[in-house]
Amino acid sequence: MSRVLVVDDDPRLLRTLSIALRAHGNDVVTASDGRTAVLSAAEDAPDVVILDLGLPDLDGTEVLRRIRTTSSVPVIVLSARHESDDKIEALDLGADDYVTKPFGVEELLARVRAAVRRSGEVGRQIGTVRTDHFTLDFSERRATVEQAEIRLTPTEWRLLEALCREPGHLVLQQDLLRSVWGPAYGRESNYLRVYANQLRRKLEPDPGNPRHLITEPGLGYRFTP
Amino acid sequence: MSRVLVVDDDPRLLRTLSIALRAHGNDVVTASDGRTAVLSAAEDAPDVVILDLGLPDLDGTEVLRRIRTTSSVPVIVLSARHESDDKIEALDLGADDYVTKPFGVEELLARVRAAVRRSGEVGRQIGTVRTDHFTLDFSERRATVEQAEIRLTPTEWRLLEALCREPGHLVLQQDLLRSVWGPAYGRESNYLRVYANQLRRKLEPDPGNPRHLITEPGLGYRFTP
DNA sequence: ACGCCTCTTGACGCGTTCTTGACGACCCCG
DNA sequence: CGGGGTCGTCAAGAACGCGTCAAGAGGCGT
Repeated sequence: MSRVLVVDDDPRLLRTLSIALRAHGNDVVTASDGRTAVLSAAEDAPDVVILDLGLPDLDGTEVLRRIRTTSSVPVIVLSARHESDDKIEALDLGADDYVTKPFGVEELLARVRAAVRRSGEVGRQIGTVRTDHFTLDFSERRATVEQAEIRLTPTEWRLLEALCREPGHLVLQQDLLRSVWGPAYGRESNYLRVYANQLRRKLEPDPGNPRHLITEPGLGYRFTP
Repeated sequence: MSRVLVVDDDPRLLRTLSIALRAHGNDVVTASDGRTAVLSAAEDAPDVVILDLGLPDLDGTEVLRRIRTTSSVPVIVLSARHESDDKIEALDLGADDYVTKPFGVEELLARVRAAVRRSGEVGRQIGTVRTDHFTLDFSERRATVEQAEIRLTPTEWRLLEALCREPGHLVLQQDLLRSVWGPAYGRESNYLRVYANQLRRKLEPDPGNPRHLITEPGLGYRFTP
């Protein structure tokens, strides 16, 4: 189903994860040092990478950075430390998820599935979204409110696209930031607040009481037609 | 529906793509080295080629060049590298699209569809386009503004043609550059700005406030009669 | 060889868009 | 009732894309 590259210098963990991943129908390739990992990420075209930060040869974040120079594959970072310095740095460099050791195999599998699902959704086309108040035509990049055409900026379109990919579903801040501003913007900023605000002013009948672009505090936003 | 030539030296990828493409109603032929690819492109008359740059026998760009000597079939290039050197070179040589590994199969299918659609549109005849202010007769290469005949340069005609093929639709800068200046001009330049400007001065009632040739910032232009 | 037309290319100003920081309102929790 | 956190709002400066101009190169016919 998906090809997973697992990078860790502990053979036991490598073995455990390989078995679990294969049992769930994945194709697994492994690497036990940074250099091999970078090469494999480039050449084996994995759908997702599980990367332990504590490698013998290269600093974990350095591995991540190098992978990022050749690929936009989703990376799930493992770390033994609770210290969040690494975490922040990893997310800055474009890690997609972060798991602290010790972790349950089931949890990791779930995160792998989530990462694959997300990356599959990127790039999928959306047609037209209609509400009683406005219409969004993504392929033509046209938006009308009460039959009158309005202009949206490129970033506004990208945000709407990320939201409308799953209409009615909650989309996490993290995912929104990534798909609109790129993998390096995985954490807090007020981009979302500013642009959500702008979209509401342009699209909502009553921007003060949004009915379509709903905030889920602490989590993200939800778009309901 | 469409015949697709897939060129890759990785049998797994070849297999995956073949299955996916066939599942979507395409006819698939494959090649696993450069020489075979060039021959197949010439003899099997594919509607689109998916070409991996990392081939064992020939440099990928060399394959592309040779294909281009015998055919103008759209080529979608695959590469493991994110480094844009290859990308720029490939686009210069006339690749139509560029996908970095790893990629989602859905994304690639979408790009195949887009390439086929685009190439189907090129060469289609357009008759006459009329607005209340001017008339464009493409088959006769005649343009009149307020009943008075005016002259348009060849490049201006080609640009208008690319725009009028789908009246009212957004046409991406990338597509405009390719169909007017050729496949090697797939990226940034100010050709479009200069010529859009010139066309507006010749055709629009009020060139400062264009009503027919509309800019979509960051994306392209739209022609509305 | 000359002049004209077209295409190419760089430079510049302008308006729009993006980014960033600040601040107040609100909510949850202690 | 107070504190911490999150959200919405605003505004200013930076960055970006577009329109505009003009000079020069190249092609073509005369």
